[in-house]
Amino acid sequence: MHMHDRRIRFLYEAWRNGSMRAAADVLNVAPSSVSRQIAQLEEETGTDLIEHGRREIRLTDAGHAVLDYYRSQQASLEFLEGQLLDITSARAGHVEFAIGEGFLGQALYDTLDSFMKDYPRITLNVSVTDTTQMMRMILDDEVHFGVGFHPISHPQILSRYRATVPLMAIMHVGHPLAQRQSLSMAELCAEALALMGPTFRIRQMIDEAATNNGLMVAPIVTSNSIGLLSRMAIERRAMTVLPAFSVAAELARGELTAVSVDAPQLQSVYVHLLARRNRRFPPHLDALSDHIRKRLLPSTLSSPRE
Amino acid sequence: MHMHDRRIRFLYEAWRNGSMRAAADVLNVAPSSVSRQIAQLEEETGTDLIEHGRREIRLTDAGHAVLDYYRSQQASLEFLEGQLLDITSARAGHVEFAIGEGFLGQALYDTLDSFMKDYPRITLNVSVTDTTQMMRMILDDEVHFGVGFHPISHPQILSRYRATVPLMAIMHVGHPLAQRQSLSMAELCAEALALMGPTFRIRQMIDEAATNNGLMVAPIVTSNSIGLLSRMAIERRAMTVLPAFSVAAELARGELTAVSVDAPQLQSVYVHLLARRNRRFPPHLDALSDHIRKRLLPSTLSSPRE
DNA sequence: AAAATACGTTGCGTTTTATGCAACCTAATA
DNA sequence: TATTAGGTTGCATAAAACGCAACGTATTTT
Repeated sequence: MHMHDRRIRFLYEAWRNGSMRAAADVLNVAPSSVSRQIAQLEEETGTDLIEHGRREIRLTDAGHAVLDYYRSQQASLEFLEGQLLDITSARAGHVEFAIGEGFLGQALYDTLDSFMKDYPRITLNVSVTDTTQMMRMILDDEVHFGVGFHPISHPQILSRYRATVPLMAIMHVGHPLAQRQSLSMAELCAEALALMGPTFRIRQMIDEAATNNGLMVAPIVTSNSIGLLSRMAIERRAMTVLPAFSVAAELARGELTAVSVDAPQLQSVYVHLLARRNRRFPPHLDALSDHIRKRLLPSTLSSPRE
Repeated sequence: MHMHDRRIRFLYEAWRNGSMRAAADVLNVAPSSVSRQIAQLEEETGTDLIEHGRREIRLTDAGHAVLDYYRSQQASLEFLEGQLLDITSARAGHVEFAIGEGFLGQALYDTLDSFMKDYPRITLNVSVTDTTQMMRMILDDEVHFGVGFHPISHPQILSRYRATVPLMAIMHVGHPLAQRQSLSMAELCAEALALMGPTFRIRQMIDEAATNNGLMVAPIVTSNSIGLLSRMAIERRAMTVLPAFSVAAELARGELTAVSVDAPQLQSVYVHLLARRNRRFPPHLDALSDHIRKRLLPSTLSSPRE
């Protein structure tokens, strides 16, 4: 069945105003138009909707049924209008994004918390993935964007933002080296280390920096959990190497200290916000990516690229 | 907001079939039409509904919201279609009718019972009224039709059916006159009588018959309740005068007997099914009036008139 | 990197649909 | 019976939708 909106509106106004002519006045059309639209509605439904051959309008039961339908439709429409308003004003929406290995931690939770407080009607789905999967998800549009260290090279993926996030030596505030301005790679490698496993991008960059200095990293603990690594540092069992924001809370509480490492590979680490080429960011995506830029990476300069 | 059905359908099919061209095939229109209708929908909503600059169709959150609306609308539409089907097949509907004084009784209850069993989805409202009110209700369209003895004369009211319902002398089966073929008016007036009050049409016709024979009716009991009158007869306290169907149950049980009275005024009493001129009876009204004709007045011949 | 492919989009003439005007028909009323 | 207030219909006109064809662009293939 078709049930053109306009036709039903004509019927509704005719009923509401008692006559087709009155409805025509309200609708700013000729009475003949009202008559014909209602007649057509009757043809479409195959039933009389008004009692014909009568002075004023009276609906049949079928007519009343159609108006009931009209009213329920109007209710849905109002609901839709509210939703669209929320969506266009970036108050409502849904975001799917992928985030790289190294980001799980209090800083991310805080960022998401604050975002969800500011935008309570935007739903989120966060996928924690490795680099390979993140590429696929971005390309297949399974996520709107991804956040990771890896400067993924693919013709269809481009970086919308990048931020410098140097990897720091994270240690207990009471550690002998805690007051130092910076550490050499040699000094770092001499310490007891708690690092991420070798499949993680952060670890790969550390290994690379060590190799370039003719050194080897031999961690005493390996984990994919940032919480466990920072725990090791807090308990003075080991030093770890992470972006500062990963342990921002512990740094702020004065439990840990971050000391920079003299190695270009660890200084020029970039975090990228990656998305498929040509994807246009609607307002709510912009809202979240802005939030990530400002909260997750607050101490770094970020800039759009290409 | 307008939200033309057809436009949303185009969006829906484009989403469902993955591309505008595929949707165009399904809808048997040119792809350009699909593109333009969606574009117009976007103008009407003031938002992008699909992600433009892309090979296949992908909906924005707003687009999904619109489709949610579409789906809820489709659900309502299916419901409406069911309702219309019920209504056109006279399975569903509503009937308001008025019924005259003399009809309250088991016969009416049985008739309505059986009708409501046959048409469980038709709702009824029965108004028991006097003649004056029935006229007004019919003229003001407060009821679809009325059933009464009175041949109401009004240019706007006409009788759709009439049935002969002679008034009978109703008495106990053990009454001395119970075996008679018929009674004269004189014999009737000589009996102890329980009759309706003088404002009722049935009573007026009895009075008229008596007067024409130079007689007077002097009932020992008067009531507006048929139940009370028949009770009087069952308890042998009096004889009453009613249409046979008013006490059909008691007659069937062999508690009462109906004997005809030799008086043309009581023989040619008609029951009329009255409605406003020019009112067209939709199927469910026909259903009920047929039912009344066949169940309430089963022993009489009824015929459409004028 | 270039060509091929598969989309969406836009311009323009055509067809369908809705509208306006005027005359006409009908029910209700004076 | 005449009058009034509404619905309906014929015909010309305006608006909307459509089809065709050309074009632009994202993605895949070579």
